[in-house]
Amino acid sequence: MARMSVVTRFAPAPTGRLHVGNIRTAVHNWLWARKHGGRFLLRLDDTDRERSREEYAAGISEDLAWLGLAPDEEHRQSARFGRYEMALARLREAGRAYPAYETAQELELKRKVQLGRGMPPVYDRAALDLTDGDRARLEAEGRRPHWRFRLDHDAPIKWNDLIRGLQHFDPALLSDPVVRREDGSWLYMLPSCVDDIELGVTHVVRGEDHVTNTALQIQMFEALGAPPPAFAHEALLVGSEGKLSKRLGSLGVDAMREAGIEPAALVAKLARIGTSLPVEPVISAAPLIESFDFATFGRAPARFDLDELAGLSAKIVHQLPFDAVAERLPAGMGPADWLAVRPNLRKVGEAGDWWTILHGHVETKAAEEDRPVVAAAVEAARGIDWAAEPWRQLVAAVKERTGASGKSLFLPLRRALTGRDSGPEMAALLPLIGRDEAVARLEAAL
RNA sequence: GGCCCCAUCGUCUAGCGGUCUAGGACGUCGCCCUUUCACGGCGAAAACACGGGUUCGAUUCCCGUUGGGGUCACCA
Repeated sequence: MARMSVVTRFAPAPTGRLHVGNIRTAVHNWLWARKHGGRFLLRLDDTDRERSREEYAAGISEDLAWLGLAPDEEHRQSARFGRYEMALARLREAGRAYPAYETAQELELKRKVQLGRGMPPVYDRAALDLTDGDRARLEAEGRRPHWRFRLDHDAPIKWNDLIRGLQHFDPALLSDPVVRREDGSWLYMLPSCVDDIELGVTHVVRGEDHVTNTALQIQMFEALGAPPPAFAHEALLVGSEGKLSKRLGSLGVDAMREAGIEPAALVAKLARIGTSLPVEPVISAAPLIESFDFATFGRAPARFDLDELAGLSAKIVHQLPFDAVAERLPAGMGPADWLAVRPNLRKVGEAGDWWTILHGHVETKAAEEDRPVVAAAVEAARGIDWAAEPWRQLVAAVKERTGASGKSLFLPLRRALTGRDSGPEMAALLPLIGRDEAVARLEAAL
């Protein structure tokens, strides 16, 4: 029998743009599916009509595409309400769902009292004691019920988490989750289970903020007559200051894209951060897919540092071939220009500056003390064979005429020729600037 | 407060009783290359939270303390 193929899913709520935490689980789900030749699903958890917005749904797809994490299928919970309705009906028949009439305020008060007494704020199941008469009376008063899933307090919950190992939960310490609001809208818990079952999800990879949800959902899967999928809960990311930062939460992909971060850098970083594998500046996802392994995941929160990401991104830029960046370069910039300039870039966008330095017009004024060197360069430039390592010849000639060397030799020439104090190797730049323009720039600097 | 995780260089981590004078990666520093800067190459410095046990022997096992993270919603 063929091995059951892997199906993973990324299930964001379209209530905002993707951010680092989100993307990390998306990357891991994607890597796991790719590694096993399975499918990676995008499921929009848009049961919350108030907050879900179409523009965010579009933004999420856009962000995933930019990162190269194309989903194999897309689903929306808003299109599946009928399925949830059926599942709830089955749960009711099985005695695993019951109506409750407390208001949000009443529940809030109960929790406060419990907390005040040092008790865990678990729902007291008062609604379970309601008689038919009670319910009829409440309904007559105009109250509508919300629905809770009834946990089986006698069935200890356990699963073998791919990252956290054996997990045990006592259902008596958990509240029966509300699955449907009194207005008929759905909460996350049940739809997620139904979808995972019906879409054939085999591995649920998500943050550890979901561990107790998993405990609840495992009973839900069983109540629905389906074997639960495998679970992997990864430790969350924290900001570089150590605390879980709000800033991290708002670090959106769109912002990073605008900041010039390479998508490959983000994927490489997020694939490996918090694992025992080194974060490497890889251009292709292939090595990330091949090495992906839940066993390498640490269980402590890892720090995400934007500066580190920027450094990784720079290293990736240094490796990017011309074809990979051509459409982001100024029109007319060719492979030779890119290769000459690439090692000095932190972002692809900076190539534009060098493009104008290479082929535009540069005019500088040499400092008084630099003039002899520049003057010597003007003379020397005329006698140079520009077809053969002109920079080496130029430097040698100027050195011979002026006696200058090292920095006092190089800096004046770099300034006169490029208008900058630093940049790519002059030996690579000079041939691209060309003889006539180089001479013009040197003369202009005098 | 209850429950669940976690605690090794600045950061991410390896380590699953002696092999640890604790390994790797990022960063940092130094050197080399380039007759400048950057890029690249090489090398160095840098850590077992604390207190009790268990043991012939603890980074490794147990307990506690401290610290960090998560969760306990009619959010997802």
